[in-house]
Order: sequence, then structure tokens, then C-alpha cells
Amino acid sequence: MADRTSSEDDRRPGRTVGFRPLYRQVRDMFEQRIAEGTWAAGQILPSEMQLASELSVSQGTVRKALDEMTADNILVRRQGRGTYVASHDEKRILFQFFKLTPDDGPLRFPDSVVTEAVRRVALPSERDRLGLTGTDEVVAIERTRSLSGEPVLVERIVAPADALPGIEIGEIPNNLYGLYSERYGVVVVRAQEKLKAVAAGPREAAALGVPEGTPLLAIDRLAWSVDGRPIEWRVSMCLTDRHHYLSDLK
Amino acid sequence: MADRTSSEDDRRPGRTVGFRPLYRQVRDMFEQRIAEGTWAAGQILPSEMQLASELSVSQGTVRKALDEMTADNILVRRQGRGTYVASHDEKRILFQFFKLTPDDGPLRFPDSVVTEAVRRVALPSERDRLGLTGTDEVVAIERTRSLSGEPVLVERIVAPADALPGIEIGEIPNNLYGLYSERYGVVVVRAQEKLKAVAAGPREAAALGVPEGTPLLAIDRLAWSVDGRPIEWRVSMCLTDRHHYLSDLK
DNA sequence: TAGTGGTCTAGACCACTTC
DNA sequence: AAGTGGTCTAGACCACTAG
Repeated sequence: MADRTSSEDDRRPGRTVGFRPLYRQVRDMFEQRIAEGTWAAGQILPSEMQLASELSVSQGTVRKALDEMTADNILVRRQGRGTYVASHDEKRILFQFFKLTPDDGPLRFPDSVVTEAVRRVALPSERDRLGLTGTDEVVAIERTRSLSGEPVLVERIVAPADALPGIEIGEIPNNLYGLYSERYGVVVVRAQEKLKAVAAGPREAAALGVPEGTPLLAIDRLAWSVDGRPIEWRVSMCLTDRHHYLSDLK
Repeated sequence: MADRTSSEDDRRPGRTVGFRPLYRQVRDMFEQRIAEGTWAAGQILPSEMQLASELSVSQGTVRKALDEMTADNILVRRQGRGTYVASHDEKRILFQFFKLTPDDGPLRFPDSVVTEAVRRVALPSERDRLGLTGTDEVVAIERTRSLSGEPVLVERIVAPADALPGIEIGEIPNNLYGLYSERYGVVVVRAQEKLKAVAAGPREAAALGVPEGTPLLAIDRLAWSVDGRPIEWRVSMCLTDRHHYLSDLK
């Protein structure tokens, strides 16, 4: 493992500016391996001891890096088995990325019906949110999602086409983040949602089977890949008469 | 420090059932001290070394307990200075408990105008949410809150009266969690919010100066004290035409 | 039984704040 | 200079899983 400053050859930290703990440098390396696909979603990592000796670092330093990444839901650790790159299975989606819960009854994964899927040049607003330029293309999807057979939300999803090369518009799975990671090695690890209450317009009203003007919960989500690139913009319009958005504050 | 099982006298963990790491027992003790008021909000804790020798535990074990509590925003650590019980100053409220953000412009702390404050017997729904029984009393507050002079939300707050003994209905401060901790030693550390989109009724419409039926964001929050007791139920009806609820998913 | 992560300890040194 | 938290190391042992 190299020094943590830019110029010295020992382990002594430099001045206040630019100091970065060793375990964070280790974490950066691990995240880079995930971003590059060296470690794919669901795959097991080498053991702490192996990683430590590979990097010429103590096991405790490797552990601290792995613990941080586990706390951020990038890795999953299982005592006695090993450390794995967190995969986007339905359980993780429900736990981390799907906050719409039935008022009574258990959390469930919604069905999806795709109503539109196209590849086209990005609109200005999409370029803005996704950090695209000029003539960059996006994949745009619209779909309606149901819980227990009842439509609960309609959403529009936009992702940069170059991050998902050769994506087949025809076959959009229910679990998109699983597709991103399994097929394109793009691992979504973080998202930010902005929520508003809005009145249903004609399209939402028709798709959800409610009158125009019905209050809907609008969820505007931007999702980032492990390497920090914005990878998807999604706006969901949700019926909340029998569901709610669950947010834990701590 | 005692053993971590219930019956043995050494440090050897027992069977799988009932095993609890030493650092969690240490954390439990620390949380108890906060709940009892031994360590009040804003107060500095003894140093890691002092705590370790007091409990006959290594510094590393104390550190792990303190780190966990810091991650949960119960403590604040400042290198070179010490470890403090997190106080409910405006900065913490904004960071942890107030998620309504202007669409453009910086996050700010809202003003409040109390429109009603009474002490009365708890309603059945309130007993249910707050874990009260029989003739337990509550303090109920209604207020309107503004950002930049514009009313953005109206909320109803209900708290068990016995947790806030002798609370003066007359003087309700803007920052309620600060009052709870400073005056009654009740430290709120966690909350859960359920969000829905609803139509403004006559009262909300009048208080917020919008037509009836305007979509509002309803935030139903239950807040817990450090000892796990539900300490406040709050329902906020928010105008989201120029603000949004910010939720980070990771 | 072997190998993994999880806990606990002890000690050295660094970064930061205060006096 | 002294005291705090932060980092890094090394080693022992425990809990859990799998063969």
C-alpha cells in the first residue's frame, strides 16, 4: 500500500491539507474494483487476511474499510462465510430503494407494466440531471406498477444510453437495478429523492384509475453508481390512499 | 464490567441465544446514563481512557460503543476536544429532523406561531400511538410554521404530559426537541415518518392561505426518546409548491 | 476441522485543540 | 506541553458456516 500523501514514501501523514486515512484509500481501491467489474454484484471478495497481505496493510485497516462499505449497503458480510458485493435482489430493493409501504400488511415488491420504452436524444432537463452533454442519448421508460393487482404508481425513468450499451428496449425487467448491475456492471449504491404532493393530471389519472386532481405523491429520484456517476433519473407518481412513504430519521 | 451472559462470571460468551457483545453492553450503559440525565444533552463525556478504566474494559471497546452512538447521531465527537451528547440545536434539527427544503435556496429553520396549546386526556388514537393507557394526559399543540414569511405547514403535536412534568402551555418554543432535552432531560434520538399526499381540508386551507383541495404533503411522525419510549406524535400538513421533502437512500 | 468474519485487547503514533 | 479523539498495527480468541 502506498503512502497516503502524494509525495512521501513512508506512512507518515502529510500536512492537514490532503490527509486521507489509509483505510479510506483502501476503500477507494475496493470501490474502484466494483466500478470496474473486477468484483461484480453478488460475488464473494477475498478474505480480510488475503486483502491485507495483498495491500501490505493490517487486517484491522482492511476491516475498517469493509465495515464502512457494509454500513453504506455496498457490501454484505456474513460471519463464517465471507464478504460479498451487495446484489440488487428484491430484498435489497425493498430494504433500501422502495419506500412505498401498504398502510397495513407487509412490504411487497410491485409488479410492472411497461407502457413505453424508447431510445432518443436527451432533453435539456435530462442532460442537466444526468450530467450529459450535446447529443448524448438516453433510454426512456414509462411504466405502471401495481401492488396486489391495484395500480399504485406510474413512473418515468431516464438513464444514459452509453452506460447501458446495447440495452434491449423490448425486455425491460421489473427489477431495473438488478439489470444494471448484472448485465452492465453498473452498481447503484445511493439515491436521493425529492417528494412533493401534486394533483393528478390527465395521464396519471387515466393510468391509475382516479379522477383528475387527485392528490398524488411525486417522487423525484436521482440514483448514483458506485463510481459517483448519476445513472438514472426517475419520477414516480404515487397513489397514497392505502400506501405511505416510509422514512426513518436517525 | 460484568460478563455478557446472564449467569457466568468470566468473559466467555454463552450459547448463541442471549449473546451480546461487550461493546453493546457498554453502549446500553451509556444510553442509560443519557436517559437518566447523568449525561445531559450538550454535556461532555469523560475521555475514552477514563471510561475504559472505569468499566475495566479496553479503550477499543469503549471506542466501538461511542462510534456506534456517534453514527446514530446520539453523540458528537470532536478530535482534540472530546465526546459530547448531541444537543438539539437548530443545526441538528435541520440535519436530522427537518426534511422540508426550499426548491432553490438554502435549508432554513422555520418560524412558528402557536394557534392552540392544551393539556387534556389522551384520545384513543393518541393512547395507541404513544403507548398510553386509561386516563393518561397529553399536551396537544397546534401551530403554523413559515419559511421566509410564507406559511408552509400546519401541524398538530401530541406528547405524553407525564414525560414533560409541569410544562407551561404558555411558552412553547420554536425548537420543541431542544425544550424536551434541556428542560425535561428527554432526549429524542430517532423518529419515523409516514408520508401521504392528501387534499387540504377547510382548516388547513385557511391556515395556509390556499384553496380547499390543494394537494398537501401529510407527514405523520412518531419520535422516540433514547430509552425507547415514544415521546411525541406529530402530523404536519405541508405546502410543497415551492418546497420538497428530501430523502437520502443509502 | 478448517476457514471466515466478529470481538477484545494492548500499544504506538498522528491530528487536533487548548492552555 | 498536555490531553483529546483518530489511525494503524499485532495477536488472541469466539461465533458461525461449510465440507
